[in-house]
Amino acid sequence: MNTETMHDELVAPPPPTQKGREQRQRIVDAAADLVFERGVTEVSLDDIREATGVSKSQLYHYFNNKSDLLHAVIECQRERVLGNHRPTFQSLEGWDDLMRWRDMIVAHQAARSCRNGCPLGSLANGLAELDDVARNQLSGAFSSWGRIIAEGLTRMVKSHTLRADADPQELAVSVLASLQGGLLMAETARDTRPLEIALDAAIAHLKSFAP
Amino acid sequence: MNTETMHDELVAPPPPTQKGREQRQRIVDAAADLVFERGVTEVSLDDIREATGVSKSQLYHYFNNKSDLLHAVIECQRERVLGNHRPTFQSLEGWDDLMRWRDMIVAHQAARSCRNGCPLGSLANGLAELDDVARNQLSGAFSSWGRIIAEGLTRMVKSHTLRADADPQELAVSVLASLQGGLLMAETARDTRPLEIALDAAIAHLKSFAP
DNA sequence: CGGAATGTGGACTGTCAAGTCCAGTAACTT
DNA sequence: AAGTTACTGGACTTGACAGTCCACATTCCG
Repeated sequence: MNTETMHDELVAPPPPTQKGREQRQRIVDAAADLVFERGVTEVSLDDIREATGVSKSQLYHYFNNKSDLLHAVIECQRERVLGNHRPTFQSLEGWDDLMRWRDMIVAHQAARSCRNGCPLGSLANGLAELDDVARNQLSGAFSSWGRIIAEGLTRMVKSHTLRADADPQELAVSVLASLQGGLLMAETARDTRPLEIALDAAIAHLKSFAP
Repeated sequence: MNTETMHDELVAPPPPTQKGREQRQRIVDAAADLVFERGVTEVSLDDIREATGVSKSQLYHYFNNKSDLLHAVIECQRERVLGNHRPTFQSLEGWDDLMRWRDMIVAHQAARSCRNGCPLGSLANGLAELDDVARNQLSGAFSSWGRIIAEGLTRMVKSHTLRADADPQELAVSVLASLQGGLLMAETARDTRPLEIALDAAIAHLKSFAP
């Protein structure tokens, strides 16, 4: 806890040079996988080292410390998750698209036997009270996610699939909350049923704004 | 990991005698508080020892090991949470009661500056992939919680505040999912707004089953 | 081609946590 | 009151993990 530690706040050393960036990315990717599978608190730097075949000092070469790396992991998961959902909502036309989205999520969880919930959700739960930088990152990630959903809903308003008095932003938040809650309950019960019910209810609520 | 460890599965030694039970309860209560405030993974036995003014061997006298104690903590939180929500749903008559319930939850989170989400939710997130006994306990706790809500909704069906085609069990799950998701997002954003939106949406969905 | 900057390996340290041990004290029983 | 059982204190062991250090390699550039 000397003054050196202050450097933690400098989010990361500027990107190194060339292939160093690839190495760094490989570390972040592997770390993201491990963290997702085992939970934030259950992954040690040695685990990451082992999974990437990289040595301890490399980790400290690319990252100031563990939370610095974790912040990179959050960014990584943010990109992954938003990347998964963006296509649906960028071309969202009608209810069929939403149902396909629902089915995709349910099938995805079923394929994992409901192991692990939402990558961002569990990070949020594990870090919100522990690391304020992480909390803000995750808060931002949820906002972006909500914005993506809201954009899709706005398109539905414009095409008169939703009434004009529907508030896309609020509806997006309610959908996201149902998804998060449904994922948590499905994970806990090891059963997709709660997730299905939650998503169906969220979509039914959207439908109540149909003209 | 010798054969001795097998005894972990025997949920706990039978209740000791008399005031030992009080001591045990005091430990569980303090542990539940700590775990709630800091998160499961951030509480050591020494922390609990210090908070209760009890010595190491006492902990191991009352509990086989840490997860054994954690299981007791889960039971404790289950009782606390269900105890908080049962009154509302046991005497649930109409929409006003539900709005009061919503306001109560929001006010409660606001009073804590949205620090910490649902005690059961964060336990679930932290332990689901780590401890199968805990996961089953928490799954049971969510089921009970859902049943309590469903009982209230059943009363609303009987009094024709809800239509007969409303499925109280499913609706209860959707309400619970919205609550969990809303709490998580509120905790992450340090803002009650997402929680309010999620609960309002859940109640609006219930209202769509009004006659 | 030579030397600075950048990147890499792995041994080492300090801390902290779970779980053990055993010696001691209170309480209960007849 | 004696002896058995129930409970208590805290020192100790073991292992894991974050973070440091320094010697070695590679690349880059005059």
